[in-house]
Amino acid sequence: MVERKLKNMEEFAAVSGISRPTLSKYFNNPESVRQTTRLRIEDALQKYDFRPNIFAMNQNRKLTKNVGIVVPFLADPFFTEIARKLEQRCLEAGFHPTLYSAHGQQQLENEILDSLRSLKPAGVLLAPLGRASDKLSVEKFCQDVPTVLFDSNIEGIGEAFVGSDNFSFVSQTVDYLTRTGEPPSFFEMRTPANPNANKRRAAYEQLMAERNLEPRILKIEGEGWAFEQIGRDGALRILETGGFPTNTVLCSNDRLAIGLLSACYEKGLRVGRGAGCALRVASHDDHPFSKFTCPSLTTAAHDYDSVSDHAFKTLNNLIEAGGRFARREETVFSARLVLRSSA
Amino acid sequence: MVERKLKNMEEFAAVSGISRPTLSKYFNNPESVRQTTRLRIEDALQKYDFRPNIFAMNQNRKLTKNVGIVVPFLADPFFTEIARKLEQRCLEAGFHPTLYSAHGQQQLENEILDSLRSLKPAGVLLAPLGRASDKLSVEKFCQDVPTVLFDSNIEGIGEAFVGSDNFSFVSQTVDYLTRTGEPPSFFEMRTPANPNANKRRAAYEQLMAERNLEPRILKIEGEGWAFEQIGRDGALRILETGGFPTNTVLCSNDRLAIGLLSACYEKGLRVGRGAGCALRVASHDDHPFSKFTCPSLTTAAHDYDSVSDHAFKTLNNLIEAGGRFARREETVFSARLVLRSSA
DNA sequence: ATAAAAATTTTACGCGCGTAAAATTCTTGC
DNA sequence: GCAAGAATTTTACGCGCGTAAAATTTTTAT
Repeated sequence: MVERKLKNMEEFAAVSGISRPTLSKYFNNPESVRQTTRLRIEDALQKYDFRPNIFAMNQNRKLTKNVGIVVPFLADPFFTEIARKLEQRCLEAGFHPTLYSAHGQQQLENEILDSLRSLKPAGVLLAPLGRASDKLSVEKFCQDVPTVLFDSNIEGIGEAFVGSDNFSFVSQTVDYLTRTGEPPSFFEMRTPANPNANKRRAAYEQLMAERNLEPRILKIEGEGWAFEQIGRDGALRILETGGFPTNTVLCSNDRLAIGLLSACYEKGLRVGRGAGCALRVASHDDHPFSKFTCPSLTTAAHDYDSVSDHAFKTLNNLIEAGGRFARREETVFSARLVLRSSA
Repeated sequence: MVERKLKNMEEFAAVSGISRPTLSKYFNNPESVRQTTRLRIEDALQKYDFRPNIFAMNQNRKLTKNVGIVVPFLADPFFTEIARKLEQRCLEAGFHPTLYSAHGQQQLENEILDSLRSLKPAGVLLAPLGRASDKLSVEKFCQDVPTVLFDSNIEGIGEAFVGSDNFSFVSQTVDYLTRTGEPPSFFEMRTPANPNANKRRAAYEQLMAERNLEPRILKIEGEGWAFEQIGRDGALRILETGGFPTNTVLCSNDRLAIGLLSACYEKGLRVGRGAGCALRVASHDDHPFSKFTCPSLTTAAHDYDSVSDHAFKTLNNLIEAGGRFARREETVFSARLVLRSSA
């Protein structure tokens, strides 16, 4: 790395003694050139400071190495965590991931998809907003760009969906809770942001019915993605107007549960499964912070690794298949029950 | 929007009746063309579906509209939150922000800066890893790309720094705690990831000295960015070996405090300022979750809005000044004490 | 050793847009 | 209505690289 910064591939061709078209091939795919020339090129790259101009590269390539990762709400550590894993897989595979968050806003989601389109990405991993998504825009996008949906499914849109099996989440928590104590009531938002919430409620209803138990659904008010605040406010209202109908509460997701726990703490209601506890609380997701709540949260955990692995692999297959699958793939992974102190 | 998708600016020039160079000027800066032609262009944009090729645009422009936002650890909601605000400011000003996280790894930080360089960004907002940063790489980067550091300062590197006044954080918490009870001991990591932590410890020592009080610093073990876990483990060890030396603990940051609170809860140690409480706990940052801890956390809050506003404005000024300031600017904002239940 | 196959080099053009310079048209103030 | 000034159009070239086709070299297999 003694020489000056080289201006373009032409100059690098001159000093390295390799023709420009071969260099072009190499930068497009290092394995597409003969091993000996590859080594010559990589030797030269050590000696000379050259990186191809990324804009010129992408200008006429039909397929870039860009991959978009879009999540609905990055301030939710669940998405930060899964985005991190996806990003890592992309990097390992030689793609250029770019992370976007819709921050809960439909307009932003549309704008992200719009600008992603002009980046000519090889593929996109999209966790849509869900209820707030502009379905037509998303659908149109997926027709233009090879897209794998994750976390939140929209029927028929995208070439594949990878997520979690909501029924297995609720089945494991309901099973555990009913086996070890009073059957739970179900704590959720009246108008959830996300279709997973609806599936979880449906699962709860079905599972209670199978057990000949009366389902009790506590629908709390609130809009948006500030789930902790909504859960807290909802729980405070319940506690101030007679309390919970059961001594066991199952929350639709961990972030609501975090809010609920904070309300219980404030009201002096002791949560846990031990003696002296007034309430058992369980939940779903295994949010990165649920280990540190007071008490620590019993929850059904996403298989983060499997979801992110499989989502990326699916996208990779999709790209190699030319952007289309013969038929839409749907893969969901089961939850794993994590017993902690709250129930 | 009835017509077909136009292939390039040439075609759009043909159908709109505007010359291509004028269109080029318009897309570069809509205000640089006459009002009447601007309206004609925007009318045509309604009728025809055309967006300039972003790669071709950036290829020869010395200055793109790209802005990089780099944070050290996106899974920390503090950074997610401030990144969101920065992103929003950039979008409002017509820039194209891209968010990157080093995920706590030096190598990743270097790779991010490397690939950012080839995106020819107009400017970069960089919150460096801190101790783990490869200072030489960061410095070299800042020489090539107009960069404003935020959150974590590296002396002399970048054209400006915008952050929080660590002394004001500690001064307010120490002042409050000593005024209302026993002086605090200081709970921190032995080898903090971030220079802010060192400044906070120094402030604590100075403030205690000014009051003729004995500083008590509890240094806990642990590497990396899993602060909650580190705080929890450290607190558990302390609780299992004699307990805290004072009935008041000031944590270096909220994430450590979250871990500490979870340890206290588990050990049955009641935290708060009321009667029957064994420990008061306060902290710094006003982490987005500190409102929902049990008990809710008394903390010194970052002025998120001012920091993000001013960081963006500084970058904007820097860009308009051609990428260099006559002298490096440093701006820090004071904390605001947020009294909650933990102290 | 030799022919066939594979990889590389040479040559040449195109991508979509930035941008400079000169010619033309439009706006503005008087 | 007119001249000066401003904006636009015309013309033309360049950016850095992708890529196609033909010529050449290298490798592989017989």
